[in-house]
Amino acid sequence: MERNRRDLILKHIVEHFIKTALPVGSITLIETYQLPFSSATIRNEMLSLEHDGLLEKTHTSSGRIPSSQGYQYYVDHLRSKSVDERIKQQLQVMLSEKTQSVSDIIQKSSEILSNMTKLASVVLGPNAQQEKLMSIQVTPLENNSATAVFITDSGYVENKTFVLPTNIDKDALADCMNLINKRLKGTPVANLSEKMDAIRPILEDYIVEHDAVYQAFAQAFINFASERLKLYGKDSLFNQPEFAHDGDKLRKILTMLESPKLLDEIHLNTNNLTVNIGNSESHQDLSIVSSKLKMPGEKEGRIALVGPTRMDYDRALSALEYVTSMLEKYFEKNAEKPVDKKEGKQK
Amino acid sequence: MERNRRDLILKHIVEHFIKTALPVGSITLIETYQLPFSSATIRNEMLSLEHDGLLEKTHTSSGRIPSSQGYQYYVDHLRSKSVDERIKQQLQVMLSEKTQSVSDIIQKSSEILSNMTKLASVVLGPNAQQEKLMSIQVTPLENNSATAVFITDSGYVENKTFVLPTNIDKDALADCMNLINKRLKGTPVANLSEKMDAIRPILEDYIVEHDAVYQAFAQAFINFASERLKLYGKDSLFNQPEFAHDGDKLRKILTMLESPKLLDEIHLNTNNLTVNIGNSESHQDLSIVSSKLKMPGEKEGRIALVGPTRMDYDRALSALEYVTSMLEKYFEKNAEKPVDKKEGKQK
DNA sequence: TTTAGCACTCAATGTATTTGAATGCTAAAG
DNA sequence: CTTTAGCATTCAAATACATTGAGTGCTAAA
Repeated sequence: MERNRRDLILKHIVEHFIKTALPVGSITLIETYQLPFSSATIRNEMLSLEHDGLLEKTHTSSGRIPSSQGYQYYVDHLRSKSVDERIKQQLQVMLSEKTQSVSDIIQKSSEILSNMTKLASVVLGPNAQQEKLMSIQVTPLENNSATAVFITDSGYVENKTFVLPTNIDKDALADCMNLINKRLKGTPVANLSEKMDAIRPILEDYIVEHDAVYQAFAQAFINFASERLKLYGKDSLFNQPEFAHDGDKLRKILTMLESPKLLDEIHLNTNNLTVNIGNSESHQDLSIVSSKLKMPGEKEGRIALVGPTRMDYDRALSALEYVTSMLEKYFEKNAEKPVDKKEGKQK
Repeated sequence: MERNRRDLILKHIVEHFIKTALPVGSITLIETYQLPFSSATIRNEMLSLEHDGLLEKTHTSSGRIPSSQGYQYYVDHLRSKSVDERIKQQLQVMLSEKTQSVSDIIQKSSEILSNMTKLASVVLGPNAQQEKLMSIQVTPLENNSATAVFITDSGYVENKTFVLPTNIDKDALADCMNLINKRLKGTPVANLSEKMDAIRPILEDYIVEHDAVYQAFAQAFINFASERLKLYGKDSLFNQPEFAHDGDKLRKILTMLESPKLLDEIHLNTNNLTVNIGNSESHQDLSIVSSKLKMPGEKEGRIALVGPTRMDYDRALSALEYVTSMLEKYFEKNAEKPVDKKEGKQK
């Protein structure tokens, strides 16, 4: 019973603070939650919780607010794990649509998450490095330029438009591309840069001023290597009350969201489900909740929800957990069907 | 002399207010600009300027701030039209790089503009409707899906990944695509949707479950029709002092920037250079400075700078004017070279 | 026409004062 | 030994009030 009361009080404090953003006092607590203890008892417990580093005070005679550790304890032991029915519904409706690509589905899931939690949602696609190049196509345009399109095995498309040497022979270009395609098809993106040297002689044979083409390819390969990150629902954060009158803080957070540090932070997590409560130097006042997502073809990505330290962890975690598990189930189910894995043409 | 003094005072007021964001008073004015008039004279002029609707007061005994009309008059008659040397330099360096595509150049120009003016920069590409489809390519991927890539004559790439019917014949798909390519090549994007009906029979002939492919194409064509808009340097706005302590306003502006109303606003302008000072209902406290940009191939786009009503119009306009005129010169110069316009292959 | 002078206005700033939700501690009750 | 009532105490936030100072408009003289 003892331990129970302690936990109960902590739980109420965390949840009340999450709702109101105001320090919680002993009397408020017993009144709003009809607790069968006196304010003095609550105060005693609070004192003890503070000693253990789970609660904090903003000033000597203020109510208590949860510390990072307090949130962590809440997340680990106290939260209710209830999933909002609306999320279940929305996800189900979305998944019932046919012929959606994997990236369509993930994007829409992320938008649902962001909408329902009022947090920013970050999708970290599988590292492009692991993917294999499926095809390179060069299409000549007007104005002596051309567009090169690169596609990986999971349907990621990178393109680069460049200026063609004026004296180029379009047939030669096509032949050349066929050759290069054969040479590069199946190469992991990570190794593309190395293989550039092998391409050069081919280009030289077919195209006099081959440098422009070479440069364009090199540039495209660099783009490939960069992270594949998508950010949704950044605007949701605007509605968080903490930022209403503090433009400075909002500004910091928004720039944070664009910064690569955030990426690193999410990257570091390899666990299934992690909670990163605003204590790291890179993100003061910012918490990151992220979950691993197994995608078709042995690929792995992460979906993360980012918001103020005072976020509704129960809601966010439950939603995230539910969505990723449903997606994985969906991917598995749809992976049973495929007939040809690598057999190629089937006539 | 009379008119001159009036203008001089207005110019100083506008420029001083742009710098300080504080209402400007008569004494401040003579002191900081060493004007050879007494404060009373200034006050008389101010009164007259206020009567004419060029100045405003925040309260009965406050200094003056420019009204929308005041800004407009300043922009039309008073600004110095001086171009920051750093912009000239940066643009020159950027343009001296070789083998850049048109969109690369415009993107980099826009970033330079945003950096130098500390305003958000919006690029409105030429309306996709005018462009012609150059090529459709479908690349089968693993996991029985495929990616369709669509390229227009100016190198704009749209792609859509979709789930393939499991029983599809890849050779048939390739043949089918060849046919469709021949049929659609050169079609203006605006007419693609109509032509979908003509495609359907072809698909039916080659692919049993053709609906998935049909849907994917339809979706891609819809995407084509949507605006081609790019936003750069949104973060620059954070550094504007007006928003430092007013999160609410910043929030409004950021959402505004994502909203389609802004687009319409820019769209409406067909003039070479237009200034839209925060008076329209759609953007209170927001000004838009935009310029037409002639691009290669008879295409037309617009570049706009968006910021608070109290922005440095001289700086913004001068920079924008300079950049667009330099870009047009650059495009013209590089358009002389091309040998083949429509002759096709040259062996 | 311009300017000096003056009474007046009002946001912004500073200074007490009050209020009230909280605390910790002590001593009595369970 | 745990819980609670009671009480002095703390401190942010609210309220009220006075002061300041940059500004104005107006009038009358230069």
